[in-house]
Amino acid sequence: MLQQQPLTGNGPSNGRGLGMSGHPGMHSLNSVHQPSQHRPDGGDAGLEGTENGHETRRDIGDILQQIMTITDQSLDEAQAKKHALNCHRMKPALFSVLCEIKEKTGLSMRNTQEEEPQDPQLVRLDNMLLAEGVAGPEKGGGAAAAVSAATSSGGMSPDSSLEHSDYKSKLSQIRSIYHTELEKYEQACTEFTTHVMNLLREQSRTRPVTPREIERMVAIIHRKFSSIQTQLKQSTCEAVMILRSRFLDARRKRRNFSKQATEVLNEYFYSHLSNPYPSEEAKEELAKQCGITVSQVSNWFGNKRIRYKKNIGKFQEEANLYAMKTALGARQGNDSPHTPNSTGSGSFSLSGSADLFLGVPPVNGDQSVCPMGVQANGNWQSRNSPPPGTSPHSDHSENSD
DNA sequence: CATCATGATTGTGA
DNA sequence: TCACAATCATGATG
Repeated sequence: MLQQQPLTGNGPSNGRGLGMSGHPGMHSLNSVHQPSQHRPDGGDAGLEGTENGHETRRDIGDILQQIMTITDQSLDEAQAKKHALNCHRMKPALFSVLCEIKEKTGLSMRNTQEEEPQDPQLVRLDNMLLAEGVAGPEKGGGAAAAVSAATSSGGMSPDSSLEHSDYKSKLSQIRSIYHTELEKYEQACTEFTTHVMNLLREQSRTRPVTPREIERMVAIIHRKFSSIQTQLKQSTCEAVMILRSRFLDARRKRRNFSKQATEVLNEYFYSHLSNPYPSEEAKEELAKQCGITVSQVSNWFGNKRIRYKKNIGKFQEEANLYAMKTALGARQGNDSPHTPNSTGSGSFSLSGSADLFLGVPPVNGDQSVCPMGVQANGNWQSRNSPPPGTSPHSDHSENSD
């Protein structure tokens, strides 16, 4: 390619002959019309001798002819010809001219393809991978940071260490794959680069190949490989993103509490029916008992209150059940059969049975038939409410009368 | 697959 | 900031 240009001689000839100082071009080489031109360096032997000028021209023409036709020949033929040309007595001279031409064209090309301002996308990907703990220093900081960021953004207490470790292991999996691939990539890149460089060096014996040209070639190769690298990084980023979203989704996912947990919560709820607003301490205690977070306890109570209020009838049976249970537990003073609650619920324990209504009226789930017992106790729903800011003026007429 | 149950989120008001 | 109310989204069930 590069060497073709001079050979085809398509550049404008200024008829200055071989002159090293002039504007070179094979064309001029082809037609050495003005042997009178003298070369300033005068390094090469007898190209422009006086008496044998004609012979020289024929020599050059001959060489050029051979070069021009070399591509049409078979490989073996070409190899042989190459060798022959290499040994040709005019070779050094021709070679030096070619070198000069290359130097010139190389210079002009250099301006066209200049610097390469680091692909911004690649930079972004790099930063991302670094932030996610995939690219950075081994383990520790990155992944943990990412996880804590994820949890804190969710606004929840970060207690699901199980999911954390899951996330971490998945992340490190991605990480190792990424590094393996990156290594492979780098190895391939180096291999290919050295291969090409060797090739060029080897070729530089038969055709002019400047170091700058090799550099350029290497740059081109690196650019090509860099696009592969970008792809690798991109897909890694995607994998991390997917993992992360899945992780967050998993946190967001609703999973029913254990039976025990709901039992504990319900017990508290129904035994504090008149004021089902557990204090912070009570929430903590409940959370501990249920193996959930305080905010989950809050959620549960929020949901429970609103749903209970909305449809007291529906919850009647449940209310009675828990009332009974609690009462039983309180009365017997020891373990209630299926309420782990009694174990250590000191702060709000069963003693709060003031709220209880033990006269369990047999309600058949009819919403409008609201048992007085519960209603009377559950004054938080309609009357003045103890908790601050609770003014549930809501006339849930569907059950009040 | 439709429906209900239920934990979580969001918007609003005090 | 908390509670409430509405709503979302998923799990369980038939």
